[in-house]
Amino acid sequence: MRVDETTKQHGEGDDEDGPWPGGVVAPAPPSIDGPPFRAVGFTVSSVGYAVARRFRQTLAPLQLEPREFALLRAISAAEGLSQQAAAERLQIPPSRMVAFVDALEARELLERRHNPLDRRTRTLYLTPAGHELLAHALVLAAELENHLCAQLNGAERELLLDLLQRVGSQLGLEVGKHAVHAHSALAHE
Amino acid sequence: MRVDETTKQHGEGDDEDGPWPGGVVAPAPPSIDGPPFRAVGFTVSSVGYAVARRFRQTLAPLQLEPREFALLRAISAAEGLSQQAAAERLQIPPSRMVAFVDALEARELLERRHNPLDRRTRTLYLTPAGHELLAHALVLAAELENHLCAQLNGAERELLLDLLQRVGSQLGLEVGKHAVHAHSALAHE
DNA sequence: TATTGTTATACTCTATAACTATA
DNA sequence: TATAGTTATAGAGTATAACAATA
Repeated sequence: MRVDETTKQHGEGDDEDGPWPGGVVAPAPPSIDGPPFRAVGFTVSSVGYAVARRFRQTLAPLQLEPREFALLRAISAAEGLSQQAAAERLQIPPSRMVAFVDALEARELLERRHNPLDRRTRTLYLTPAGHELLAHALVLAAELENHLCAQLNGAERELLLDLLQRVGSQLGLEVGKHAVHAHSALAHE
Repeated sequence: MRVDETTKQHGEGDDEDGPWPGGVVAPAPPSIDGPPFRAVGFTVSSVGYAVARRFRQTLAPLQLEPREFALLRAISAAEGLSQQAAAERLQIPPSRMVAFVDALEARELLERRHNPLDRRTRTLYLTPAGHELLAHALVLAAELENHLCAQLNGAERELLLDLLQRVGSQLGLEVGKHAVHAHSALAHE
């Protein structure tokens, strides 16, 4: 073995609430109890991580992972898109996408169809059950959003979004615009 | 004996900026281009993830990972604490902590000492090089913080922290207070 | 020859639990 | 017997690259 360090992790999975969310790895924070504590970077990162974790828990009853949710949503928004097109949108390697689609297809939430124009590609469509589950997941997501904003009034909510976007723009993010990346969102994990 | 280190490559390369930070997996986002887009949960999660990723890149030149940074910082704040005490603070399993300490000790950034009062425990101390590297890392972290807040004035910065803490409190977080968790912070990943 | 989807292989990280040396 | 640290084993997840079918 090597030792090395360890590095990354990510994880996922598991979670529920374990300290180290499944694989969600988590690198490390800038401080333990010193100055960086009231830092914007540290705070945004911490809260964002907690939100992602909670979102995963929220979806757990549906047996759905955040990335699966993102995939169903992407297909719903553009039915008939190819597997690799979806992979590109969600920033998931094509080889990984196979397993994701396999799992959801086995549960009959979506189906692969052959594209008559190009028999190499497989187009993706949600099944009725898939639409239903997605709708349910969207309700849960909306409820979570309400819960998160319980201590904010409308103006404060908009202000928070504005401030966050300014921070995000410093990193090249264009949140609130579109473009999503399966892992950037409530992903973390 | 413990590991050989010899491997050190991982560090580098990994992430830098690859879509999937090292191993940072990333679950998934709540939406692809629909409603959840201007959602607080989605935005906080996305920005937090980006910040964590950037923090990792910021530390890369020092060959330091976020969690290693957190460990050095924890030791600095409480020199002489035991390995397992540090593990508990950072929410890292004791068995994993071994590799972390091994790596940093091999680089002579910290050292293990025996506790004369209880020879089972190993107390941790930073070496001069460790203090130096940590100081350097703190400078980089401060620079990142400034960069992130470049579009905010003092009042806006405080306001953002306040709003984020309100969201965090909905999840049981007590950011800005203390208590850190190696992975929650600029960790994510 | 290039591309889509798939499979195969190797590697990393993690957790669990055994093991040692102390107490 | 219990605890701090260590090591060993096994498993989950990913990336890389090789592969088949189609273009």
